[in-house]
Amino acid sequence: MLEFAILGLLQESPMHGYELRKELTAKLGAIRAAISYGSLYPTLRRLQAAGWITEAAETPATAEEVPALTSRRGRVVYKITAEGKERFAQLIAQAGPETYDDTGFGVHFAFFARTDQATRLRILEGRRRKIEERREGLRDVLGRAAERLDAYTLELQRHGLDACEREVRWLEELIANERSGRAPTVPNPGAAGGRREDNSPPPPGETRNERP
Amino acid sequence: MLEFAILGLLQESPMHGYELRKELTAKLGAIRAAISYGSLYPTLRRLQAAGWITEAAETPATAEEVPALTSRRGRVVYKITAEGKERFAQLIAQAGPETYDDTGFGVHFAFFARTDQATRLRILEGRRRKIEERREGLRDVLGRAAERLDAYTLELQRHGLDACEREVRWLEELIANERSGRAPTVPNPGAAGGRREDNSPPPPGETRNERP
DNA sequence: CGTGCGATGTATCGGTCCGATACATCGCGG
DNA sequence: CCGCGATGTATCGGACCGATACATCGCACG
Repeated sequence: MLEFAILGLLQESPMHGYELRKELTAKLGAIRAAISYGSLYPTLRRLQAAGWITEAAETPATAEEVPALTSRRGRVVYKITAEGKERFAQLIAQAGPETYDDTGFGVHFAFFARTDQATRLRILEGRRRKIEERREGLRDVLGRAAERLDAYTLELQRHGLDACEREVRWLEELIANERSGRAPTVPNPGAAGGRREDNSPPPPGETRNERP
Repeated sequence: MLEFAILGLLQESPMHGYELRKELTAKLGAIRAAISYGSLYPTLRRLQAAGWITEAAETPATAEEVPALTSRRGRVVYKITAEGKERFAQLIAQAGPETYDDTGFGVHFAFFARTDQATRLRILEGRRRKIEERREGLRDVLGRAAERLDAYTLELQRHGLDACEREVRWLEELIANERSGRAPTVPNPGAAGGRREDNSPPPPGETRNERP
């Protein structure tokens, strides 16, 4: 999961570890607390060993002649390689069952802008199926085994069931939206509605290697 | 976390591993998928080594004279010890910050029937604070950094923000409920509303070691 | 009658990720 | 001038997962 997220983020721009963590936290804030350095740094090492990222030189643009002053040692900047981009595309393509658990789905969803529509649809439907199963399990417990459980546990199940139903509805909207048309957000005029991304970094690509 | 849940469950009745996993899955179904045996068995070993649980004899009640037929080898039944109960009480008492993350809170909540009211309140408020912080973080991102993120990521944040707001409201109700009166469920006439648990296993205790 | 399959049941191994901890530098306010 | 919070890199032990292996039981189907 972390591997996927790092490769995804580094495609927008090269970064060093600390920065990476901040961006990761901002992008995935909705689904997980914060990436630990205890996972981040070893993973960076692993990705580098695999040849998917490389260390890049500091201060690439505006190469002024201010070299020796406060030499800025430390600050290892990482950059994704061509193999890394391939790896990322491959990880997107093989959306297995682990893609549908809470964390896995969230991370994949966060990079939907780099995922082709067919895969987006596949992931959304896989996730929906998984949540529907969880929902049925909770309904079973609340129905059949309700007497065996204390009131607090039942309340917890109810709250969980509610969250499941809500997520299924959310997914339904996203799926419908995805099928007809391409707008990412649900029809919600007012906030940041139909605006496309107007930022510079990558010419996104949107559809990657789709067959006609 | 697993340690806590196992000690909590074994207080209701002795069980073997497989059964334990099923009960765990039923009780915690709302918050996590299913406990892996890769965590369960090592943890059982650890708890046994610490003296908090022991192996118990098979078929304790209804000791018929059907011994040698299908000897039922395997099936290690575990039973909590007095030290184990102390340990559980101690784990409840020291509700630290890790008690407020998603999993930790859920597990603690599932055993609120064995937790005194003061601690219940403390945990609920700690959780609320944590969720409020997450909510503020998401609002910040959706407000200030919205242009930097693509529409899918924003949609994810919106969904997460919605879940936060909903959970805060849920916690508010539970806290209010906890403060005045003792009913575990929110005032919801209709389903399994005011019914107390009417089952046999443990004479619950409800308030454990509360000081007047 | 047998046989095969799904549920029950115990167990290990490698790998991912977390939480605590350590340490060093930079800029700024008191 | 000094301390403190933000920035920044790094390691270690431990918790938990997913895959895998293996053995038994009951029963349905041929």
